[in-house]
Amino acid sequence: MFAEPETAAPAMTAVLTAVLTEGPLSRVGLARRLGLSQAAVTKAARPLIDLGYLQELAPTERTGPGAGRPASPLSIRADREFFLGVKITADELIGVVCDLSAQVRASAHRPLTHRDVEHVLTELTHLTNSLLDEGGYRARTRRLGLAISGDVDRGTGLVRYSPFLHWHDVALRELAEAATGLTVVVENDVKALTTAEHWFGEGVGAESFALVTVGTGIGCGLVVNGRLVSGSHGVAGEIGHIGVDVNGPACHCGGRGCVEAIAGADAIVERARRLSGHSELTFDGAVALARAGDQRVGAVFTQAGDAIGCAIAAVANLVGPARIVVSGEGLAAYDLFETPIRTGFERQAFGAAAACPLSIRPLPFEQWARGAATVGIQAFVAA
Amino acid sequence: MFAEPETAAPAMTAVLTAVLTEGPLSRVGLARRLGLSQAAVTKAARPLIDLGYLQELAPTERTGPGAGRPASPLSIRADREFFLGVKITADELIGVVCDLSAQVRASAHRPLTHRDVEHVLTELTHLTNSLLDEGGYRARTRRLGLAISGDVDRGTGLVRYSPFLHWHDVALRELAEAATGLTVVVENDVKALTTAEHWFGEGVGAESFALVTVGTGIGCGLVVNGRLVSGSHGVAGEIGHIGVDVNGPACHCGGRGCVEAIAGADAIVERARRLSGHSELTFDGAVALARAGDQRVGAVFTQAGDAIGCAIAAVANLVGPARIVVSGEGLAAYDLFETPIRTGFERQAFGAAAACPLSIRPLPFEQWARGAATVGIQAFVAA
DNA sequence: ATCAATACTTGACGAAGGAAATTATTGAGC
DNA sequence: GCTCAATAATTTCCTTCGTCAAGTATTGAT
Repeated sequence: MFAEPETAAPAMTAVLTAVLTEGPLSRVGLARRLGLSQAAVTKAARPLIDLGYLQELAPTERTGPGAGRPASPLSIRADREFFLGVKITADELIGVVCDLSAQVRASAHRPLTHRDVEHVLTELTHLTNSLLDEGGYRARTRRLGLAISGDVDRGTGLVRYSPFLHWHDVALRELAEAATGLTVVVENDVKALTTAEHWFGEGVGAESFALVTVGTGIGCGLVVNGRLVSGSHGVAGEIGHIGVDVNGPACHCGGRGCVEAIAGADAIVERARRLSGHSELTFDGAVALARAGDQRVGAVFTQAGDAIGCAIAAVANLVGPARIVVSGEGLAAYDLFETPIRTGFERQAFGAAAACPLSIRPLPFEQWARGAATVGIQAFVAA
Repeated sequence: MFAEPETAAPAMTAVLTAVLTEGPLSRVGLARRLGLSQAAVTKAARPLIDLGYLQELAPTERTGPGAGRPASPLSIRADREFFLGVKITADELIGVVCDLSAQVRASAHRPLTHRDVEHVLTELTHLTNSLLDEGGYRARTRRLGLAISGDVDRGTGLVRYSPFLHWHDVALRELAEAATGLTVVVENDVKALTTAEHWFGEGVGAESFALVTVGTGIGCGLVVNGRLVSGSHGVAGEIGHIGVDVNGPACHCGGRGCVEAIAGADAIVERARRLSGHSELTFDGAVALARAGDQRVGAVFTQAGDAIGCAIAAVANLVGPARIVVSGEGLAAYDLFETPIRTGFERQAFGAAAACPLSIRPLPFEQWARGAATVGIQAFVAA
């Protein structure tokens, strides 16, 4: 975790993680939360303070009978280290600088003209250099997190397959480390975003948590028993190919009535074109028509939202997450989606699962890059 | 864990669990598998041998260049302790005696004439007494596991709600301990069966694993990252209410096209009656008709199996288990189900998830009781 | 017999965290 | 201001647990 190449005591990692994700906490509060003795927390906290990761806040005021010594909450020193996060899409790199508490300090992006690995690495290096130099972050930057869609092995930093970039078995971590000189972590983009929400967003404190992204495709990240779900065959969170209509349209995956074949951006555009008669219609055009009150195109969005809600209910029924966040670039039109998503969810969520809170909100694209940085923070803290 | 009320060293639990579930292993093999030093295994194994839980097998023969000292594999002494397991259904108690390695040593059952708690406890006491006394197991029996369908809090032994028995908030553990004099563990029946398959069946060694039961209802137990999934709201594994057909039949849960509304025993009987014209048809009668070649009734089973396969694919897509076992009393007719389940699964399983091995086989009813005993074994070993 | 290879054991050591006493700091009551 | 109860943080001592490194055990090959 720390400057010196020592192994951090488990309690130190636990204390740092708890303060990082759950905000300022007194030593006694930490002890309760972590199931440790007060002594253990005191011992773990001192080196963290000495190293500049934690600081003591002003003692809190107490009330009640007898009062007692006020607590000195420990809080993170967010500017102790910085982390870069870059989301790699098919046509753009989006990069951010985050502090230890995952606050975005700077951001930038660069268009991609090709999809070959060399070009991406060149642009990546330009992006990271400009981010590091402009804010003077270079000396205190500890990790570069890369988020990319597709099948990624976080442990080895290997991109097994990335459909949008047409990459197969690219050793992205090694290549990016050589190109940028930074220590790199690579993760699937949805998992990275899920991690960010779990540590710093709405999933904080939840033992289990799900994030659903709606966009070109439909994805899902899962945290169960406090741990990210990865899947034995490298497959997990493929909510987009859950079948919600046995008589529905065929999907490119070979399935029938997949959520993505009903609610994916391409599927929506195609159906909107067919129903409206505008053969040139774009996604945004379909949104505009629906907002303008076009019944047939509106129904396309309603059905799409319902299908998504159904699939989210399947997640809730199966793993029972404490809460679910629905987001993604597709939610730019979330005014059209929100109600049908909730309708579909509430219809298919069984029993207590229907009580699972659903947050439906678009996340700015920058958040994906922040997710990448968060993976770097995790890797650093857990190291 | 052991006779004396001491806390067992973590390594002792790990070693005992590994030998229990993965069969005879040498100390060196255990050290590799558990990530411990050889010394730690030696130290953990000795008291386990002294206490009679483990025994050394005859040294294995070695081959290859240089040979070396032969390993002395450690194996479980299965008859060191015994465990009772009882599955509680609406009209019957099924009980078994298992040894430490979950082999069934004896079994018995008793019909239930009422569903009230007192009657069940009386019959349970008779059942456990006869099982314990007939085989002379009483002195060496450590736990009684109870498996019951519905919402159960394993930690407190509270049955929050059991639909078949119409129980609400029954403190079953306390009551059963008072009635039988045994230490009791209570678990949901599907979770108990899942646990049994995870420790002693096809799920051994799998980091993630799913079990699907087909019967009156359709249930699912999940193991992810080596741990049973419980769900934040007490809901998990409710595969039966995943919607696979937005235009399908209404389900009693309020959903539409739920798996259970298509493939539950009641739904199948009802549709078979309607399509065949036999208004008195039973489930077994429908099976007979389908086997005899009745196209319409056969189609009911085909559609039911397809829906189940679809839902299983949803599980595979979402959590990516290493393998899936499909079982349950409904699979008495598994010759009618197997092919459509596989068809539905293969169509909707995405990418590598389609490679997830599916074991479709009926499990004898006794296995549910064995599952209950397995929960007792786990509780004992982990204590 | 000697050697390399592998399995297992032993004893010294150190890391990590707990228990309980101690110190620190507050408000309330006098 | 002083004392007391209450709560927070620290300190000291101790136990537990597992590693390290060295040594013992047992085999086949030469």
